Amino acid sequence: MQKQVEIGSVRAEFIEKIGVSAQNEGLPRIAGRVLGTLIFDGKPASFSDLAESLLVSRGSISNSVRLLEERLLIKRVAKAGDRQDYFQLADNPYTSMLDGVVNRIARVKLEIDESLAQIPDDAGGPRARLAQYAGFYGAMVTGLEDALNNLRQDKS
Amino acid sequence: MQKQVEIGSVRAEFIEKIGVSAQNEGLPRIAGRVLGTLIFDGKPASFSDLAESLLVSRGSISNSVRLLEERLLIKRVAKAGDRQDYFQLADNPYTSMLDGVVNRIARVKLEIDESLAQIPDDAGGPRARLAQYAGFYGAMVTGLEDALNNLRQDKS
DNA sequence: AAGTTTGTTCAATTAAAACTGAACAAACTG
DNA sequence: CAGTTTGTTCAGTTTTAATTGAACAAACTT
Repeated sequence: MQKQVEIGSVRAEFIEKIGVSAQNEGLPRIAGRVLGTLIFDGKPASFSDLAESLLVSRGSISNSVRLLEERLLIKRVAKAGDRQDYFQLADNPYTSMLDGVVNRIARVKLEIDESLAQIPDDAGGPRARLAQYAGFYGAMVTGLEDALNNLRQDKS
Repeated sequence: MQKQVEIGSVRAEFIEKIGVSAQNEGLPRIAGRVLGTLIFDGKPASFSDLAESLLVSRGSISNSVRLLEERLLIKRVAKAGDRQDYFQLADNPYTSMLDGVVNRIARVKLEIDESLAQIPDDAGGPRARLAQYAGFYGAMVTGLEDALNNLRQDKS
């Protein structure tokens, strides 16, 4: 009562899903599709494989892999006898991913803290409200840092 | 050695910051600025106050407050003797905000789980990798749910 | 060295999202 | 009731982001 589905279509759907969800993380859709491909296939994919299988320009692949490398989600590897670049998931991609999420939120918190620090002493109302707002971001950071520690233990 | 800053400029900067950070949360910038205004000022603002002080059209305000109301971040209140709508922060805005974040992530996890369930039995590699990826989303959800519970205790 | 292949860059294009403002309906006012 | 104010809607515009593809440099191949 499952299983009449062939793997190719599951793969295609998965890749598209990751493409969409990447947009939530501030990555272009194509970068998400590259990541989805590498997760699903689990083996190095060449630069032109990616361009062809995703039906996008080489420029887009170049841009996407740059973004994914910067975030330490994928790494570039060499393949003997082929001078193309190959790409595969980085070593602890999910740790890096979560790290990125935490940093993004922490940065917002810092900005709020900055505003907070600039509020004149006599403006108690705004100060209290911004402090509460900053506290909210702090709670998110703490929760995600806990998740990050858990993740680090099983080396994801 | 702080404090040579006047409150108006701190306010303006804060509002713009929230406007920018709103884009991370899938809200349009103007909605973020509305939220920032309500957080900073801490008192009900009228519909046209918002349009004028943010220098945007009434259509934009209408759209923004709708989005913010849907997410339970702000509420519409009446003011005696004025037939305009007024808006102020909802009761536990940060709890709602975090709830929204958790749900968004949980929804992605569900999509991955769906793909996972459709993978044929013989495809052990993809299954394991998708499971790990789903686990990563699960860890985020758990971490944020903890944060949510903490937040609920001090009623933010 | 001449010719390929490869990946990057960036100007131009396309696509997506945000925003405006005029038209409208509903609720009010005198 | 005629006129006003108020908030919503949505078609059109503007703005922003993503994507393409041609030009290029670097590394390889014969």
